[in-house]
Amino acid sequence: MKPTIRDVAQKAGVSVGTVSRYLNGLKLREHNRIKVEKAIKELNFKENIIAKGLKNNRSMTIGVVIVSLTDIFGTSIVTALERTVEKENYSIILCDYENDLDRLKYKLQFLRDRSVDALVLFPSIWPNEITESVNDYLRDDIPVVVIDDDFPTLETDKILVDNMNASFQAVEKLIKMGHKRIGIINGQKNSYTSKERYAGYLKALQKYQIDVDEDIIKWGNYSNHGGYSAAKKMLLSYKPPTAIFATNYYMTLGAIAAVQELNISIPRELSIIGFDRFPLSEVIKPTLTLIEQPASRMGRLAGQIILRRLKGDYSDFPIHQQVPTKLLIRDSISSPINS
Amino acid sequence: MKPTIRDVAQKAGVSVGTVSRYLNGLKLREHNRIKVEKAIKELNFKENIIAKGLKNNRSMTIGVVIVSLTDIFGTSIVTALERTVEKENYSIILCDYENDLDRLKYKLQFLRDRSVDALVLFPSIWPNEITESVNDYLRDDIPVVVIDDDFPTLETDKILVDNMNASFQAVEKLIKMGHKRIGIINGQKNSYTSKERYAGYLKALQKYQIDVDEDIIKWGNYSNHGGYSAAKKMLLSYKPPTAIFATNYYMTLGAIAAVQELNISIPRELSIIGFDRFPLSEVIKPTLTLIEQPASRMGRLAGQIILRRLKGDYSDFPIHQQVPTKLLIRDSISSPINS
DNA sequence: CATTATAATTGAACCGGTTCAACTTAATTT
DNA sequence: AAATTAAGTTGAACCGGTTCAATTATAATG
Repeated sequence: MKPTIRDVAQKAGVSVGTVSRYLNGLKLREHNRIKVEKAIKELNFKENIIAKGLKNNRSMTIGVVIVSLTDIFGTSIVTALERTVEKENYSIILCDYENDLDRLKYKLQFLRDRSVDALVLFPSIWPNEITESVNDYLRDDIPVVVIDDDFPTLETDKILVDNMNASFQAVEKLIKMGHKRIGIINGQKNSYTSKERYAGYLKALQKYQIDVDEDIIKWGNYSNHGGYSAAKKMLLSYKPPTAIFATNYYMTLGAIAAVQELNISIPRELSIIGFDRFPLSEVIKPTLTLIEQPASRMGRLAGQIILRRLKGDYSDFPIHQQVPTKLLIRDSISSPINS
Repeated sequence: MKPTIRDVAQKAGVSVGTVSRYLNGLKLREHNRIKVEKAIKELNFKENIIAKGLKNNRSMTIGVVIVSLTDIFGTSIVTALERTVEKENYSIILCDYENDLDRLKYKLQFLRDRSVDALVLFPSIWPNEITESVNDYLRDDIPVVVIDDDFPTLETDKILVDNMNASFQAVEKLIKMGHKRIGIINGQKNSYTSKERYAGYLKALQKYQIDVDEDIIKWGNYSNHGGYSAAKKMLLSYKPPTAIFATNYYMTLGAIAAVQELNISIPRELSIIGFDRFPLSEVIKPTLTLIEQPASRMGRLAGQIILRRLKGDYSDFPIHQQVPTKLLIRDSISSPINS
């Protein structure tokens, strides 16, 4: 049905090899080039990516494993990533695993079975077993880029957010506004980003010689509900914080829900700083102060690294690129009442 | 490097044909089956989906064309769709086009070049030229499922939301609460969903014999900014509405932004009903009354239809399945002051 | 102009599966 | 037990590209 390279060759009166050369951008003799181009146009020939992939063992797809499609940080990165790799004709197979490790394992296998040419991972806390699956990719020389996680046992390219500084800046800002009792809602205790963000918090307190109080340090599991209950516990304690710093998107939403429910006024009674810029953050009142991660830039970087690796360029391997964040100061913070 | 079907055949002492039969679930003689299974396990053989696809002209991928990855309605559908088709080993290539028609056209071509086995579309207003591209798929017997749009010129399966009723219910609810001056923020004037939602609005007004006032009927282009400026115009007019109905996610956000900015109190001074359930809708205060579209169900349905078509079952073609919406009544509506 | 160097072309073999006509083996009938 | 029927097996050819050793055309050199 569809014309093949052989049809083109016949129509143009050249060999399949010549047509193949043309398609791959190699030089043809002028008169052959013209004939081939004419034949391609006349037959409306389109090359078959699958057939192509069979021989040179390329699927022209990149597997992306993301936690959830509803996480704005992740999807923003994926959008930019896609824009970058589509230029070289790669497409993205997007998988979310919703923190279900069985599903994650299944998906890693699934992508491998489909011979993706590269892998981009948004990890959370992954057990050894999973790390081992990822290692299988590396053993087959399939480039892997890890987004914002450490994975010391895997030698991959990484794009890291400067979490420590991000956190430090947010907390320092609150301190400079006069807050002395600043609560933090962290993710899982053993996740890389969580530890970094927590470290930044501690660093800021230390610098300004503020005591650390375990009562206002909560671990919210990076989930909506975790943020909600952490905030609620803090705010209902006998000595509530005057400011809260929530360290990801979901927990920020959860914390706001708790605050709303308790009818606490922001920023008069409580200052709040969140994580990740999301559309509504500018719409709700008061507008939220938050840390913006450079998602588009990260996606673009990831794409560029992958394209380079896929061309065989490992000259700068492994890249551990750190990107800065930005503290967007808006209306949800102010000096505490008693200061 | 990787073992092929030939390696398995050799190790098992049977022909490639026999191994192929095994892999495709056909019957083998007991002793052969055992030998083949053993060889597969010992060699850790995995079949090559690409090679398979070359012969039977299948890529095992489904192209999904969505407006934006940040639209919660779309991504929820895609999530459910993916869960459904992954069971039969299909994966999804997700493309967003951000209302850029050139990009959309490019993406439709891109997916075709990759020989996707099926196509799922989230249309908006598409010119003929694009419809023509979609028609190319149909001509090649590639199943196409259209989500929530009409496309009368294309004979495809469709999953439609009962937009008219959704809208009718929302407006009726407001009327029953005593509102007589209800503004609506519609999408593009010529989009299918927009027209349906508008029709539901008119129907409700008509039923309760409320005059239609063009001043509080706005066309907000389904965009954040459109919703914002539409709301602002209405609310600043000399005779503002007592209730506003925004007919999609983005415009709902925009409208809220406008309301917040004008310091109008919800629901005391203004009742508001939005579209699409999103995480923050329960968090912001007051909680938003809105119309929830059954995204997961729609995704599942789309997946099921596609799987059926891919198996060659066209017995119920074309399906035009209509799904109901749900009006989630929460705190953003109340009776108007003057009633 | 013959010779050499260079560039482009050719086409069979290959990538890893599927398919199917021809064949072998097992099961059933007579 | 032979004949018939049914079930499984075989392996070459094929899917639509790429590759490369051999070949031919062109350009450069003496």
